[in-house]
Amino acid sequence: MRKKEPEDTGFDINSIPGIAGRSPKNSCEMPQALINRLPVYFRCLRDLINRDVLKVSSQELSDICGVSPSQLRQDMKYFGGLGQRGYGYNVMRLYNSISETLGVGRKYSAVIIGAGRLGEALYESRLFEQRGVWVKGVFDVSREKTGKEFGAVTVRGTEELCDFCRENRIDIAVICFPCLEKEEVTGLLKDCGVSGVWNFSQVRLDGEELGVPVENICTGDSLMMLTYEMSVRDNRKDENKA
Amino acid sequence: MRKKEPEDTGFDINSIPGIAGRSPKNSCEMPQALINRLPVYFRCLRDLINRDVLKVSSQELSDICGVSPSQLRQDMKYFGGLGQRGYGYNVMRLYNSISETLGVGRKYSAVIIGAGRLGEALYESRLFEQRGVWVKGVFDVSREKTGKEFGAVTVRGTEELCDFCRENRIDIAVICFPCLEKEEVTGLLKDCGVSGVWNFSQVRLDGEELGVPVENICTGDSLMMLTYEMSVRDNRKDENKA
DNA sequence: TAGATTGTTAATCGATTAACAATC
DNA sequence: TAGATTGTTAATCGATTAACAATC
Repeated sequence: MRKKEPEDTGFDINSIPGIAGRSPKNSCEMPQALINRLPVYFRCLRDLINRDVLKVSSQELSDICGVSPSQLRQDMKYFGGLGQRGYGYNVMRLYNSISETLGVGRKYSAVIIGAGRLGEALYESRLFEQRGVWVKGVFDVSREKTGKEFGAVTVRGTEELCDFCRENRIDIAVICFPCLEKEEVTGLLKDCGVSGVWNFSQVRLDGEELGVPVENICTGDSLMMLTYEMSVRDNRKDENKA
Repeated sequence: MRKKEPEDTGFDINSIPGIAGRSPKNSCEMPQALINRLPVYFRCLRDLINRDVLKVSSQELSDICGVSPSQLRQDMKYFGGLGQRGYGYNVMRLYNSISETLGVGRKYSAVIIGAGRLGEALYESRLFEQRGVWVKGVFDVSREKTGKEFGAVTVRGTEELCDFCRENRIDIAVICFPCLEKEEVTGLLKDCGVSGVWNFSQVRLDGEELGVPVENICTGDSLMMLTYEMSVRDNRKDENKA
């Protein structure tokens, strides 16, 4: 995990003039904390555009996004001087820059696997189109579900999944069936050639193991964070009574 | 935001013997980073219990949870000496301690508002019961949905929501309808007396504004993080080609 | 006892904040 | 020009890691 062993070389590269400071690491590498904030900036800037706002100051935008003005300006550095001193930021240019970083506009394609209530709710939501992702197919293991019409697509059996993904160059598999073992997913996706997995099942998937990026939607963890906060407040009340 | 203004008092409280170090802040106050890991520990320990594992070392548990052994031991301090040197941790005691902190066992009650596909999917999932939350009612604005049977409960109209919550001392409101303005939620929950909100709608809610803890499920943000990671890898590939 | 593993300290790393000079 | 607001530096804060003494 460590990047530098302070004792194992006799000199410090930063002490050499001309090398020091030129590229402290890779100047393009964004800190993880900023990456986690990108979707928030994306959402808030989109709202500003919908309200026809053309310019925004770090103070205003930071209020909307729930970060400090200082932090916002620190973050915006990575999008290359889109601000103007004395004026603020051009909303549209900032939005475009952040969208590009997030891969909106790359037109990724997806299939939903699992045609239950969750799969249907997702299919009908605006989630995908708003973010430049195109759902090209829906699949299910169950014979009862296959053939069913889902908006513009027909639910197919999972035995067709691999061929469909390869023929249509599908990028993302959305896991919407209640799976019990992660091997179920590994088996299903083997040979499909997708380059990303969006996982709504109860089993946490590991991107390292699958070899492609994975995002897990951990609703259970979220519910626990809620009961934690509620419990902290309840404990405080109990203490005040005693 | 700042906790301390270094220049505005003439002395440093930590320099006074007997006060310094006794309670650096509140010794019970857990760091935020640890709080965010609690649901992970909860889930992993539950899995160990289901597999009848009785003891676990910091090395083993940290592997399972995806943290470093050092970090895990640092975290476990807050649960008060549940480890034994040369042996490890008692799985059940650790699980109980973390569960209690998370508020499992407080038996919170909830209502689901919105009887669409998402609401139905949530109602039928094991999410709530596994975490000690009891769903006592389902509500919807639509006349078409009210009266429908949802497992053991009947869908009620939202006009009954407030009375129901008060009569049944409901703790949590689960927002499952596609709302466009946060005022819709504020209006609906006013006078319901719930002490927590679990929000699946597209509009982000703010706990400060509502006066109770809120957890937002931001599926859109998650999808953006996935396309970000995919895009980073695609960019790398493109560079290698060029 | 000897081996194993925790609890704890100090060092390091990364993220945030404050402040102000640069400049539109 | 004068006022406003960014870009950037240095200080601070909080989280993580390494290492080892304490002890089961």
